[in-house]
Amino acid sequence: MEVKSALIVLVGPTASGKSELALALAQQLGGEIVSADSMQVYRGMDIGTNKPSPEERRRAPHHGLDLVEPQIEFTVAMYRRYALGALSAIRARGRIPILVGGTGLYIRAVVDGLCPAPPADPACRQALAREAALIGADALHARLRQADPVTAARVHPHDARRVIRALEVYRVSGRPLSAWHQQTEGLAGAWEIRQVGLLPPREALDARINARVRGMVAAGLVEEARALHAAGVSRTAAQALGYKELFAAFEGRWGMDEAIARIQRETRRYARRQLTWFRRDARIAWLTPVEAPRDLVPQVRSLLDC
RNA sequence: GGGCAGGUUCCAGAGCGGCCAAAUGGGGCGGCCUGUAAAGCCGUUGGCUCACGCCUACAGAGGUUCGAAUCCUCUCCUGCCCA
Repeated sequence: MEVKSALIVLVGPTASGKSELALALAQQLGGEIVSADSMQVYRGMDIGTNKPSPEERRRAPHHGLDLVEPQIEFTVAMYRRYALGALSAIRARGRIPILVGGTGLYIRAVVDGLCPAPPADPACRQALAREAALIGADALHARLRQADPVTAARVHPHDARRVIRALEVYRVSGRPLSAWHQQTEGLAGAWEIRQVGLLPPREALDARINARVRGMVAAGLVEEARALHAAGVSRTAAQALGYKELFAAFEGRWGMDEAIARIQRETRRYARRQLTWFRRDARIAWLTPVEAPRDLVPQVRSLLDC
């Protein structure tokens, strides 16, 4: 029986201190960090995504950052392909990969896999959107019930995005999405996966988020956003918290103070969604963050037995 | 000092005699999530029982009425206009 290589996974909501903890861990274990963050993949989006600084990146190798220009529509599948490559390269070097991030779907795509269903088909999607507008969301969902009852049962009729994707997969491939799902393969067979999560109390987390946003503004977030706004970014990149609200301010939808208040609020909400995503995963061992995340390293090591 | 428009549940804002614990939106809280995921979607949001029901609520105090957030009177606030 061969010995599997270890993969450390570190998750948690924004501002929980996971990047800092990951860095300390990487330094002590001789690890390399693989970021699982849907927005840090974009070049030039640095302040608003709280990307590790050049100095921090020198302290340990980082992967998954600055993968594409902000004009690109990045997707989970692109991320997964990249991350799997990075993981094997790190293993080949004899080092320990530490997968760190707050994008639950990205983590899942790596750890538990992503089904091999066909990618998005813009034309098909557009056609489906038109149909939805014509016959209504409930009728579209009824069609999904015909094509793929399993998926229809778990997707709410109003969740247009998922109803359309499921129908899209069926039309393009002739197979229901739920059938594709069965071909999903995770990493558990090849890696010894150890997951740790940072679970801060809400009140403390909210306070940290508010302070962090103020810090970003002080660090030049508005200027960074203005440049991106002028250059134009993809729809996906334009969804990034911080940028989204500032873009609207540049377009006159509201003032700067309002934009900043919204960034704080939306980030708090985002953190809440992250918590509900990760919290139910029984494989994650939870830790309560402390002021200096590196102080948690011994705890993590004993928890992970490494 | 006079005139007009207003004061509604956390906020904004409908309601203008019973169908109102009160539309709708926002916010809060909870949840979902496989190719847009920092996105999208769902539920819930006075209290007690959490089943029927009961209690407390629509600035305050009176009044009209079988019945008032809704009508009348006075008081207190807010905005605008005229002095």
